[in-house]
Amino acid sequence: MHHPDLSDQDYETLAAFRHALRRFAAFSESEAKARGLTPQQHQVLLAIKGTPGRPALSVGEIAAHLLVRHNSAVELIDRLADAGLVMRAPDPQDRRRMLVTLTGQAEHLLVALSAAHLRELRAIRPALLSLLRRL
Amino acid sequence: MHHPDLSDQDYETLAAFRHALRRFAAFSESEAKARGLTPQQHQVLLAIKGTPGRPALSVGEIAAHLLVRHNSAVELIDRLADAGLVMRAPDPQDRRRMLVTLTGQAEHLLVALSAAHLRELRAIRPALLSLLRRL
DNA sequence: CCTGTTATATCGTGATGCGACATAACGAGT
DNA sequence: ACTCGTTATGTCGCATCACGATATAACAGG
Repeated sequence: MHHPDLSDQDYETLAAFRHALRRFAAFSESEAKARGLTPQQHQVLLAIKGTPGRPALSVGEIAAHLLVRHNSAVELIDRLADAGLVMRAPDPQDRRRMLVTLTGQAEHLLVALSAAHLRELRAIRPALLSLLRRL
Repeated sequence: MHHPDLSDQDYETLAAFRHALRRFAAFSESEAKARGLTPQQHQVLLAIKGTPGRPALSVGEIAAHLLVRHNSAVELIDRLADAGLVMRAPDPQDRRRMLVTLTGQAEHLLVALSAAHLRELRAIRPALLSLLRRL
């Protein structure tokens, strides 16, 4: 299997792109932890809030959105429920499924978190666009 | 502390952006593991290769690039050295520092890995650009 | 030489996602 | 209505990985 030419520039761009992603992930983790959330717990809340026209997601849908196994999603949701950030209710249409909804407290957290993330993303957008252009 | 208005669109875009990043991370992890590397080991190799005009990086520089503590970098490098992918040599200018260089085997791995990553990034670039535009 | 600082290395620990397994509910076919 | 295969959620023990704490060695300035 032969691979096309890769210039030093290509490696440099790839490395810089990954570094930028890591910096964003570190920013996000710091913001989440400052509010008592693990990064993945934050992503659960965002996944629910960010699904348009749906007030709730099932455990499996959350797992699919986070790209984790369902049992990992269960544990995340357990801890969020303990913290009073989500509520579980059986889906009346399919009693196997548990629908997870945000509490008011979670909505509040998400306003602050999402505003901070939007600000950060707008700040780094030029750099990301420049890197993407270079690929 | 008051936060500016956030529309449902904002949350949707943020969630979609994070989902896209996770999908890329999953792709990258899959490619790395298929070649016997952990995702972080791949990032060590890429950091060295992607630093222009430098054939080697010190342990501390690698840690800074990966945003991990130096002791974590040491462990990553230990395993890469055991696998024959990097070599350590003390910096003659400063014998506290260990300079980490890639072996030919690592260079080979990186060609294939980086080509795959470039392909994937070019494939998802339109989606990423669209999401960034929406922020 | 001291002495404070920096760079790397070692070791034990805590968190997190996973595999394996279990239970319950659905639905198609008979 | 009953079986049977499938799907959804939940439980448990384990492996991995990054970290904090600590140790050692080498530098730099006085």
